[in-house]
Amino acid sequence: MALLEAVSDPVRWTVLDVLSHGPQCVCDLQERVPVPGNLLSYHLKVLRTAGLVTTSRRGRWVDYALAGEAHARLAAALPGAPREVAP
Amino acid sequence: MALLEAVSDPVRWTVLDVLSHGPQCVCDLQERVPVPGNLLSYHLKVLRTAGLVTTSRRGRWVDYALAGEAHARLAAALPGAPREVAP
DNA sequence: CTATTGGTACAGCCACATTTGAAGCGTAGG
DNA sequence: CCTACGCTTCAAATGTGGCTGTACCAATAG
Repeated sequence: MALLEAVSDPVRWTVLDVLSHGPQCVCDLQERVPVPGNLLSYHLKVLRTAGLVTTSRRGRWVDYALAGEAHARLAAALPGAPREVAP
Repeated sequence: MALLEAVSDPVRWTVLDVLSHGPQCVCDLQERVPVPGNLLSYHLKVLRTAGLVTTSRRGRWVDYALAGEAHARLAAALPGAPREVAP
């Protein structure tokens, strides 16, 4: 629900797509996602809040990576997806 | 892309989810999706434009059904989904 | 034919997300 | 310490999408 909202934005979609190829620091993401740094940071925060990406600081840099269950959770969030019945 | 935008709205998501259980006329959809008629029609138009649903008139009523490839196209629209490489 | 019901289309308002610009934090190095 | 760099966050301006109300079209019933 909120997941799909997070993904439906073009910037965030691109970020996730890039991250699906492997972790990246923000500076690398900047080269592949053509938006100002602070804007990118904002969208990264949205993705972080949605639990779709994880971060780790490495010296001065911050690495972003796709959360492990990201793709599965997105697929499950699609309408008509098989409901989880057994908790 | 525009697909995910269409699905990320709660009303449209619910509509698609209901339709995934089988076709419905608008009057039936109204009972399951608690929004004014106008609004429902508006969202149905968005889904129609996105090619996610199909319509057929039956007397006074209009039946909406999930487009056949709807789920597949949505899954393919997720970031990190396998790209179609061979055109 | 008219009346009624089901559904659609259009125009305007408003809220919310997005964007911008500037300031703030944390870390590395001189 | 002080500066530079990487990144984040805040506050205010902007815009786009969704909602409401109204008018409109299509088809059946009487």
